[in-house]
This record gives sequence, C-alpha cells and structure tokens, in this order.
Amino acid sequence: MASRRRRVRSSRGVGAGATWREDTAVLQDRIAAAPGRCDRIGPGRARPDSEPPAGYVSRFPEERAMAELPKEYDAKSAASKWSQAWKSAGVYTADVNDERPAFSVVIPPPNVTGSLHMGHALNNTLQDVLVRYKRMDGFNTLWVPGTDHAGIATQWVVRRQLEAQGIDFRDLGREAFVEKVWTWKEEAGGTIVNQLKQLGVSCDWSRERFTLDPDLHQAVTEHFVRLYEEGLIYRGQRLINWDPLDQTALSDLEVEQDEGVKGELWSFAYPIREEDGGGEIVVATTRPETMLGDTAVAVHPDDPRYQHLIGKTLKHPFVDREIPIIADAILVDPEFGTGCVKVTPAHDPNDFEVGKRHSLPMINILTLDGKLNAEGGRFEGMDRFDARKAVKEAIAELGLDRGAKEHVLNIPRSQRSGAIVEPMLSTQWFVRMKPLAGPARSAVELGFTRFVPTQWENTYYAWLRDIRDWCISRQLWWGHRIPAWYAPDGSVYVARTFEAACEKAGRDDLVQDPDVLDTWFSSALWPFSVFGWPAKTEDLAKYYPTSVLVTGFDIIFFWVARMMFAGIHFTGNVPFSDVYIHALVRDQHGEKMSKTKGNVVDPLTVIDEWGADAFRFTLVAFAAQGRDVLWDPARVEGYSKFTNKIWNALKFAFMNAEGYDPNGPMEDGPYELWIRARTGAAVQRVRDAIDGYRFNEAASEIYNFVWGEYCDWYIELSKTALYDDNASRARKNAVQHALFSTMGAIVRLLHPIMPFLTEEIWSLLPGTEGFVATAPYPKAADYPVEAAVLTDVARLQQTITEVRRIRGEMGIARKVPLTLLVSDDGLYSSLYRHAAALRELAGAQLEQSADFPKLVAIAVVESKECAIPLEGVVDIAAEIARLEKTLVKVEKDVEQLDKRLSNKAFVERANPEIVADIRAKRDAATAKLNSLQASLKRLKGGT
RNA sequence: AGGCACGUAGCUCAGCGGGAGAGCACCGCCCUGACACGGCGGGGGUCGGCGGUUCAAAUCCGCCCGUGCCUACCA
Repeated sequence: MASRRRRVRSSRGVGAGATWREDTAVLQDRIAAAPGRCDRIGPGRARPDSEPPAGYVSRFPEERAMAELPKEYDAKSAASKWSQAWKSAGVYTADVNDERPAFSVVIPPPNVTGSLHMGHALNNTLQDVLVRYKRMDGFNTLWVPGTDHAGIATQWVVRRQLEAQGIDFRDLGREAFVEKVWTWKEEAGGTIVNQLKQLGVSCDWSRERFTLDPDLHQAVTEHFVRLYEEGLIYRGQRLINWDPLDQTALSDLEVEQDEGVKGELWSFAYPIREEDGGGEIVVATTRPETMLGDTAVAVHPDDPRYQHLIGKTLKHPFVDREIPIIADAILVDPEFGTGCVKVTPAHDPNDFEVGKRHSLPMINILTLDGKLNAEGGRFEGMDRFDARKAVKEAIAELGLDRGAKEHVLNIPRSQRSGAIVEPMLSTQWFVRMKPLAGPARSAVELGFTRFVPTQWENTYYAWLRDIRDWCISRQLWWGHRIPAWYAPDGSVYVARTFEAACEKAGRDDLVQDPDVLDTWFSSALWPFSVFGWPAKTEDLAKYYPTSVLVTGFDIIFFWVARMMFAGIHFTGNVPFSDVYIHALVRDQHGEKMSKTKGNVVDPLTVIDEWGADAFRFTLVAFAAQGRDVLWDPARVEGYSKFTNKIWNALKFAFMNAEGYDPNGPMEDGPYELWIRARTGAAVQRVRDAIDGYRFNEAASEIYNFVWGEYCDWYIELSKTALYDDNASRARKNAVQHALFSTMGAIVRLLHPIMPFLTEEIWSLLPGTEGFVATAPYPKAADYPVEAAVLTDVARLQQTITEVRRIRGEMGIARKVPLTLLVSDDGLYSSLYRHAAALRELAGAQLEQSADFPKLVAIAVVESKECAIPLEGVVDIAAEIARLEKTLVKVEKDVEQLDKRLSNKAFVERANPEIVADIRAKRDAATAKLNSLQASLKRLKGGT
C-alpha cells in the first residue's frame, strides 16, 4: 500500500514538471513519422565507409547542444519519464495483425496479495530481457501480464482485516464476504503490478488478466466439466490432508515437512481379551491421541513372536470397541520397535491402505477444527494436542504406559497457514492423474518442450512417474466455485451452468457444491485462458503456444507440469516450447531469504537506492544457469558505476563532437575499423548468450566490451585524431561517427538489460529515431571485420601495456617522457603508424635503432626486443631486479613447454594444430628468454 | 532412504579436455582536458580429497569428505 501511494505521488510530480510532456510529444511525432523503421536500418549489410549508416540523419549539432547533457545520469527521472513515454506510445501493445513471427510469453502470475520480492524481480527481469531482445529483433512480441487470485492467501488477508474490526467472516455470510474480497482486490490488488512497472518490465498491460476474470472463469468451468465428462475428475472419499486452521483440504504439494523435529516414540499396551487368553500387546506411536481411532493392531505374518495372536481380539481401554490383531506384511517391519503396529485407517495414509486391504472400519475422531469428536468418548471436545496429553495420562493411570524414547520425526505443515496438517478421511473432488501424466511426460521426451537447464527434465519426469490423484476441492469462499450441483437425494450433476444442470436433473431445486477449486487448477490454464480459450480468438491463434516460460524450480510440479497436461489435453499443443528454470535468490551466505531470519532484501529499496538499471543488471549478471543467486549488495553498487561509466563515455563523445556531420565525408583510421570489428564480435557473443539463456554471460560480455574495449581503448585511441590539429575534417568526422555509432550499438545491445539508461541515451544520440525499445537489435553482420587491423591493434596494445608495466614496476612517473627503441624492421614499421597512440597512451616516443644503450629497460613484443633508455631515469639495479624477476617466469614457461614437446606421445598423438601452437609458444618464449639474458648480461657487464 | 546440484584467489562467481580467469577486496603509482562512481600497473589459488581414463584433466569416470535443495518416508 505504502509503495503504491509513493508511486502515484512521484508520477504526479513528474507530470507537473516542465519537460516530460514535451518529450513525449516529440517522441510520438517521431513514431508517427517513422513507420516501418525497423526494416530500414541495415540488418545483414555492411556499411560502406563513405556513407553514413541508415537511421542517422543530419541534424547535429544544432539540435544536440552540449548544454543539454546533464553531468550525471539521473536514474529516477529517466525511469518515470520513459515508463510514461513507452506507455503513451503503446510500445508494448502487441498487434495481432502484425505479420511477423510471434514471440509470446505469459507471466507467472504473482499472487494478487503479493508484494514484489527478489524472486519476482529476478523472474521478471529475465523475462523482460528475452522479450525486449526479441521485440528489437523483429518479432511480433507479446508479454501477457496478470495476477493470480490466490485462494487461501487472499481469503486470509480479508478475513484478518475483518477480524481487526471485530467481525467474524463467517457471520458475514458467503456473498457479503466475497464482495468484501473483491473490494479489497480493487483497492489493494494492484500493488504488485505497480511494483513490477518500477522494474521496467515491458508487458502488454492492455492484455492484463486476473485468474478470476469472467472469461477465465469460463475456461475453468470448461476445464472441469470436460474432465468430468471424460471420467478424469471424480468425487470420492479419500484420505486427504486437512488444515484445521484454514479448515480446508490441501493437495499433497501444499503440505511441507518440518524435518528433523525432536519428539518421542511412546509405547503403550493393549490388553488382549480374556477369552483370547489375556496378556497384552505393545504398540508405539508419535501421535497417542490417534489410538482413539484404532481399529486394528497389525503384526508381520511371519513373525514367530506373534503368530499365535493373529486373529485374537483386543479390548480398547477407552471406547467401547474390540479391535482385531491382523497380519500385514506390507505395513509391518518386524525389526522396528516391538514389531506391532496400531492401525488408524482414518488418520494415517499407510493405515488407510491397511484398512482397505482388511476391510477395517475407518473411524474419524476429529472435528474440522482439530478437536476430538464424539468418537473420542471422554476426550470429546478437547483440542488434538490437549487430547494427546490426556490420553497419555489416562493410559498411565490404567498402568498400560510402556515408556517413551526420543525420536526424530517430520511434521507435516500447511504451506500457507503453517498449521500441522491432519490426514483425514473426507469426500473431495479429485483429478485422475495417470492418464494426463503420460502425454505430459512424452511431450518433453519427444522434445516438444525443452527444459533449460536440461537437468530439470529429470525432476519433472520423476514427479509425473509417481504421480497421485490431485485433490482439487477447497473449503473456501474465494475462488472458482465447483460447477457441480446436488439434488436433495444427493445425486450430482456437473454442468457448465445451473440451468444446464437442472436440465440434466430434470428438476430445479439443485444446490451448488459450496467448495471452490484449487487455485492451481485455474493457473494450469493460464497459457491459453489468457487468450480467451475456449473461444477461438485471434490472439489464441497467433500467440499460442507461447515461446518460453520463465520460472523457478519450486513450482515445476505446482504449475509447469499442470500447464503441460492441461495444455496438451485441451489444445493438443504444448503450452510453451522452452521452459527456462532459474534459481532462487538467497542472501550472501546462501541462506534462503525469509522474514523470520530477517535477511530479506526489498527490491524496491534497491531500485530506490541504485536505480532499476543497475538492479536489473546485477540480477542478470548473477543469473548463471543451475546456480542460486547469492545476493551481494556490493555488486549493485559496482554496476551502478557501470551506468556512470557509460554516461561519461557519452559525455566524451559530445564534448568532442564539434563539427560532426553524419553525412559528411569520413576517413576511417585503423582504430575505427578496429572498434567496428570488435563491436561485431561483442554483438555475436551477446546474441549467442541470450539465445542460449546464458544471461550472466550476456551481461559480462557487454560489460567487458563497453568498459574494456570501448572506454579503455577506443576512446583513448580516438584522442590521437581528435586532439590532432593536423587531422583532416574527414578524419575527425570518422572518429566522431565511430564514437556515436558504437555508443548506438552499445545502447541497443544493452537495452534488454538496462532499459531506462539506454532509452535516455538513445534519445540524446544524434540521428536516432523512435525508441531504442523498438530499434533493431545489432547484428554481427553489420560490422565488417578486417583481420589485419585486429592483429595490428593487438600488437599496439601489447606494446603499450609493456611500456606501462615498465613504468609501473620501475616507478617511472607518467609525466616522464620515454623513448621506445625498436630494431626489428617489421615491428617498427607496424608500430610507426601508431606513433601517436604510443605517445598518447604510453608516453613513449617511437624510434628505430639497432644500437641499444647499456642502460635500458627491455620490453619484448612478439619475440622482438624493444628498449627503453633509462639513462637519468632510473637506477640500473632496479632494472636488473625487474628483468631477473621476469626471467624466472619465462624460464618456467620454457621449461614447461619443452617438457610437453619432449613427450613423444604428445607430439605423435595430439592434434597437430595443438602441437604447432605449443611449438610457436615455445619458440616465442625461448626468444624472450634469450633476449632477457642478453640484456641482463649487458646491464651487468656495464657495472 | 533415494535423487539432483555445488565445493576454483580473502569474498561472490565464470571456465568444464590442451599452458588457472573476472568483479569486489588488497598493494603501489597517478586529481593525464569523459569518468577519483576514475586511470595505469601489481601480488594472490598444489581448481575439496583419493584413485582411474587420456599424449594431456580444474575440466571425463569411480569412490570418499563437506554444503545445499528436492522427493518419499518407519509405526
């Protein structure tokens, strides 16, 4: 609630400001003016150097004065500005008539009661990365958002609110209560949706759905009725999981085990009837009160200790009941305890099976709120845990207590309420799962749906293999009412409407089943109910099956598997081609985040502090396949610096943009060719990473390219031309163009991860049109590669690094000018063209000379010696020390490489390319070694 | 009890058959005309242990030890 209010206020604040309305108007005009823009910017074509790229128009610098560029990137104002702009331009509204191939995703609908947590943030950020990428890459892209009505959770929220006002929800009555819930939903249900918007997700909000929407309700009814008609839904008395707090049945999945709880295994004696010879039989239990529902004691048929007792009868100490001693080989393990087991068919799953095998009476001893009922005799009306104590005391009074020992056990609890769940005999609705599980399984086996990472397929198979029938009725008021009606005689009529049921029954005094369906029963239909199924809508035809489902492993059973069988059963199609399973977000120490542990990180706080872009980038960078995300606050801070770095690079481009004419002549130098080729390589790596759902790799590729290549190298190299008064206009123009167009590629590449920053920059870049959100994603083919330039610049980089290392290791200040002497002709002529860069980046003046002075520092570039005269710069001992240090390393290298090459087996059997490669490395290392030794000798000889 | 992951630099994690990597942290030097939310350079790991396969293993296989999770559970 609080965050919702905050958001409303802030957007009003922005709306009242001077700029955003104007911006929006400009953007709208641009969009109107540029239809089909996506197809124009050169995918697959290399740009001739003499021509400006498509999409760049000449309106610079008049419209882009430097004064407009703020000193720092303001994440908050950019976020609200662009959210508004995207919304009013309808950027994320999919057009069903758009002929391009579809890429569609349905959101895992968060609970309508929910508020955004790290899991949501990760899940939706990853979806948004895929969706934005595909939208830019030319697909008719649709991301359907929505929320889930979350039966139990929502009912509780409103129930508690009423209780706070002193109202018992039961007194209100069903209709009034459900009305209250709807009111609550309208007022507060939008919280999580608004929070998602702060993340910057590009959902099509015009298609937002709620699992209780009328047409989705129709889908649920259809689902139920058809399965019933096909005999796949039945009503029956079964042992189910009962939550006495919420007073509803639960499915097996909604029960969690509290593991390793210390308790006791308590033993007591059942007296054997006098007629059967008297004596006693000792049984043990962790739930003493259940003895009130015992209808047998079982022993193993082959157990010699008890064989004579089989068929004899026991006298129940508290209730008027005689119970038989039976033989059951399945239930009883003669090695455990006394080898005798009390049997309570109505309150234990194994005992239930025994009860069926031996036709035992099944006596329910509990009321729906977990108290003892009339079957409890003198214990009637007691709470189950009070009764447990009372039974033990009463047994002791009778002298039948046979002691207790410590015992570690698991306690089943309701996932929602936390209450201890009781197995209870109850009449409920069930889905027969076996016939549905088969196709769901083979659809994955046959590859119609693929799990990423693949390992999750095993989990999926295992669950479907051992699947049990699904209890789908819930004793709640909030949810999809079961479409079943009862006649006064108890007969059942399942139909789509009351009228249809009446027609079937031939009477009109039918009463509808009071129960609602498991929330997941409606979630199972989500991938097609959102498109209007069972109606044959255009959306359904265009966007179903969806392309990918992105979700956490914790709901593979709850949701993924159920969508699979529902989708296959009703549409004949798998609901999605890919299922990308991401991990859980934990804290730095790998602990699951939980309120009780107090280690919860609130995504909204992170967004507030560092901005949505840095937050999203962090999540993506952490999202390695098959690994949990360990949240480290320091990383967000680090990535917020990344946004700053990009912003400053942009500033640099603008500061040096004087005279830039995108349509003017351009004369590319080697660095322009180099950065273009490197851009293409980065584009390919990023695309490959996203295509393979390797999100973290995509993030780090972009990061390394922007920081390590564009900023650290290209910007620095660009200065050689920009600061050169003798450089021609065409030369400078080419550099300016490379600065801007590479930045254009960077923001397009990065947009899926950092939508706001990139949109902001796109709007400032000269010549761009429309939104980056709909600009074409870069293609590697747009960036020509000249291999010679790559090796040439790599050589330069190596040389610069060598000089810098010598400076660093010898403590030579940056200001002290150095001379770099190169003797080798080839190396010299290669470096000669980069003399300016050597001066600018390494502070070294290039000279050719075969005659090195005595006092020099030696740098080896591609096995060729270069020398830096140190006369008057540094003392000789320091250089000797430095060279000796290097020598040790190189000696080790040579030794290792020689060792491998002297291994005949390696030379003969290894891949020849590898062997050649190792030889080359050995030769290079040897050359370096020789050179170092020679230098050392010279230096030492000189003293 | 079964199953699945994971154990790599102080921390968080990439790499998963050819000479050990990133970010942060750490140590030097530098307020160089985009950025000190910065630049340049550097130190640091017998890749959990033991065996095996291979010319070659952090990388594949087996066992063991630790950690986490999932499923099923003994009254």
